Amino acid sequence: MTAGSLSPNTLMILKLESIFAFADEEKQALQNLPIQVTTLKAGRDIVRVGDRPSQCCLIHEGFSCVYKLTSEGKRQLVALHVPGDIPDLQSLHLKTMDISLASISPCTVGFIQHDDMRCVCERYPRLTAVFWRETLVHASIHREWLLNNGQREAYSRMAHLFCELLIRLKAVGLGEGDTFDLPITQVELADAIGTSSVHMNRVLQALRADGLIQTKGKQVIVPDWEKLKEAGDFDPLYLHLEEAGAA
Amino acid sequence: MTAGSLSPNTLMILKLESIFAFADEEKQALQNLPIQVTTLKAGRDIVRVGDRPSQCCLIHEGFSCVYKLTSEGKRQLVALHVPGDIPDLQSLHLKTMDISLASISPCTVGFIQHDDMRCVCERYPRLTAVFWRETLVHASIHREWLLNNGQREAYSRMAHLFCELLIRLKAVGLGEGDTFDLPITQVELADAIGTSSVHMNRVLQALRADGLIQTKGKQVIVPDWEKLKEAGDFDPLYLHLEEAGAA
DNA sequence: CGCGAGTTTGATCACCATCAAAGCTTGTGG
DNA sequence: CCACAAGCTTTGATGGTGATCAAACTCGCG
Repeated sequence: MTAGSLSPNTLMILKLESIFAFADEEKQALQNLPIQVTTLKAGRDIVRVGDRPSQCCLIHEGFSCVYKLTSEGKRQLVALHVPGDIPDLQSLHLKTMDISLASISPCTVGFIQHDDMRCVCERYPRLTAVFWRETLVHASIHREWLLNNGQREAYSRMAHLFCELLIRLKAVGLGEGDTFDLPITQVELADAIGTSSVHMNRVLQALRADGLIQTKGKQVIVPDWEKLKEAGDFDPLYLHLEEAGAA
Repeated sequence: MTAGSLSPNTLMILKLESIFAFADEEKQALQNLPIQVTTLKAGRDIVRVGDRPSQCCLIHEGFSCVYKLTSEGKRQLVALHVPGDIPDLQSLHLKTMDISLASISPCTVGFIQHDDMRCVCERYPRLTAVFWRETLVHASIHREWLLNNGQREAYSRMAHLFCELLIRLKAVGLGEGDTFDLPITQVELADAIGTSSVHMNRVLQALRADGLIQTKGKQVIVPDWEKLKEAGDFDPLYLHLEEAGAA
């Protein structure tokens, strides 16, 4: 199931559709949004702290992350994105970026001009609600990460993150059964979880030893979903995937 | 400067005005929003995980927090609110609450029906943008907390939080010069920062010993703003307080 | 085949959690 | 107005999770 052949906003629409019943013309309007497509190597900044972009970014293929740095140079990933996400939709209303956005794996991304977004929202107010909701779900994920990184130990945190990624990937049709691709280094996982990369390595070994995950190259296999869920103290409520559509 | 005599949405409007130039009728519409006012003792839940509220909450006086629990009962505060904040504006589009909202100090709060919010937003689309922006700023604060709690040590984290609170309170006209009221226990600060309360106590002693803060009962005094800022590695950009209004 | 990025391992140490108990404050009722 | 109780703050001691440093190993890739 590669996304190569699809239009760059297909997955976004797919995802939004699962929680919202579009009218035909609303869907048309989304599909007709002018999008400038680009491919990126891994590890490239897309937007940086302090920038004032005039467009926002749509992940079509690959993984990206949002990160922040302390003045000492320590890095925290504050979000991970899967295809279908719009990582910097916030830039529509917050002029100057408080975060940096970067590709984690090779990516194909689409850029949508803010002006075009505003036009669509103006003409179809229900789309405003859908996009607003998208940013609210990201905020909800931030909150869960705060709980995760603040109150669970590294082993559990990592289990939790695997759960989240599996669910989010399956929600956009990526990941087969109990398997998904995760083209991300241990250093990046460590930065997301808030541990050192050395410790992250040991945590991953422990998770493998306990049979919670298996890895084959960039692939992650979850042999026992219930066990992983329990280890990660995972409840998918915060992803808001199964709610009735917003009015 | 007590807020007792003011209408319950005054501070909210004040805050929004500082980043957005309302038209007269827009401001009128906000001022005419029906609000049901209530007073609360400290430590009361306002909304709980799993609820499906039909209204949202506006803090008029006092402090509130958003928290989440692990299944082991560990608590993480994921947000603190000052007067003028709308802590659960998200409930307008995310039906079931992924968080609990509680008063930290005695509070007076106002409740606005979702339906009324939707009416106002429908009639004045620019207000939609303002409210949307409000939720985006809260998300930005979440991200900074992720960085703070994940990459700084407790001493620095706490300094950072003091900086944030001073700025946010001054933005709504609370706090005189270098002083502000902070009716919150060390246990709650610990839950926000992600440390034990014992360690929080020692951190506060260290901050006092180093002259970064003084405390008199519930009052916090910041004798040397620059030093506190440096200790907390604080940059107010993420609060988005000084931007040109959203179009 | 060799380079560089990423992973793995070992050893030491610091920050902070945890447990336990004693002082302190604040509000409430007698 | 005082006394008591409950919640909050403070202190001490011990131990664990995870940071840090250093170096070897693996693997994909040009």
